[in-house]
Amino acid sequence: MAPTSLGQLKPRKQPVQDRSHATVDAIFEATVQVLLRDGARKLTTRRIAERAGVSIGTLYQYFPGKEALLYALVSRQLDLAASAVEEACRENHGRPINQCSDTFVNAYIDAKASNPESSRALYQATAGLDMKELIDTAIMRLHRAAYSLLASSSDDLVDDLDNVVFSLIAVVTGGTRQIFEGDDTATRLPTFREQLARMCRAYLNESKVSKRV
Amino acid sequence: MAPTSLGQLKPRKQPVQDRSHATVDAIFEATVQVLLRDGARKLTTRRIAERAGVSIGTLYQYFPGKEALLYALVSRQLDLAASAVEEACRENHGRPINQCSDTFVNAYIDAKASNPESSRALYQATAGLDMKELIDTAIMRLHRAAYSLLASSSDDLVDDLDNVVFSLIAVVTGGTRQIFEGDDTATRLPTFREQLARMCRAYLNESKVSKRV
DNA sequence: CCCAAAAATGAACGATTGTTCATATAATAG
DNA sequence: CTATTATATGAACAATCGTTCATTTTTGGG
Repeated sequence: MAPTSLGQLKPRKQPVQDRSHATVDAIFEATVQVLLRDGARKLTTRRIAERAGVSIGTLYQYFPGKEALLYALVSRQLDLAASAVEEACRENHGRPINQCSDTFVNAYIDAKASNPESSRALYQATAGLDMKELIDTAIMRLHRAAYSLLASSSDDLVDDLDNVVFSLIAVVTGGTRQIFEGDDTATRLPTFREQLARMCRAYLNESKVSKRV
Repeated sequence: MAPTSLGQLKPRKQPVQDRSHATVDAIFEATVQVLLRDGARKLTTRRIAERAGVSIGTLYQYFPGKEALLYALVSRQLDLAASAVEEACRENHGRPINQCSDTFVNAYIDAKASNPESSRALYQATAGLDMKELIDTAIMRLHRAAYSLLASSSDDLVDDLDNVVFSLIAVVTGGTRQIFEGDDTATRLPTFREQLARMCRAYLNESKVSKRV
């Protein structure tokens, strides 16, 4: 969990009054909006503060810098998505392989689709910054959750399950990203979800012990 | 600034001497290196010129601005990859579905893997800039190539082939991106390629007319 | 060798960046 | 109420940004 210098990246002040919570939320929300409207290149602390309706000084009372703000935003979102997937996987242990597959695919897409704007913004925010540790941590959580789910399945899977899960996650997260970064997300997401579910089921069924000589 | 005016984004001067070609190449190469080493946030025209071993003035004799430089770089790379995939698809018309699938997957990954550093840099470069048109064009080329390839297959496919191809491309491009943006690309790419190929084959075989009632 | 064209240079400019800090306002406890 | 802490403000700063352009150096044909 500990990045290089976590002390520099944590919030400067912890809120004790209600209004400061509201301020922090407004800053996060403004960051997402600026990211969506102006893009990562024009994402400045001034613009964020302006859209949030607070002064630039206020922003710097809660975050030691711009990087820390983005770091906190991304961290929050990734944790939310990972937790949702973990819970869904936990609740579906021991089911047939097809159901396990659908569980993972749908849980991940649901998590992203629950706030499409934030998801879009997130992809922009991670660019150009060193969010690798954060992303790696989230992916590891997905990996553990999916591995555990599939290993618990009532169907037997191949022994190189690690590679299967690794590829599955790359495809699900990467494919979903393409949809969210492309046009007509709302229109195309249902179709993609269905096709991705079919694809993952077919792949995992192909990976059963019984299918491999 | 007007991002959509294409005239502003084209090279300012066309090279007539050899050394100027070398200069342009050096600038492109330097852009990739800065992108990889310092990230998109620290990608400045000064830094690019410095690493290319030219003055800042020289950079602005070939490109009207930073955006135009990135636009040209991304455009070149996307065109290269799309052309490679198109050619491979053309050469494999009329084959069985499994071979068509492998053709597309391997052609795309080969194109990206032929210069992993450029591919990595490309993903960073597209962030925060308005490269949507460029990317859409490239994806449309991939779509046409894959559609034509699969439609020509000796096996019959479902009638909603457009949706199948759309999802296939999202998964292949998105999944590959995840591998290139992650750690240990060189180590993990062969495994991912193999698993992705299996996944796409399984998916397309599931999409045959004979399998759907 | 010479000289017009091509290519390269980097000091300089205004705009904008991230960040700080002395000050002002709002909330809360006694 | 008063005193104290929490929160909010925005002018100001140094650094750096993208870009321009008058000038110099290099090139290649005559």
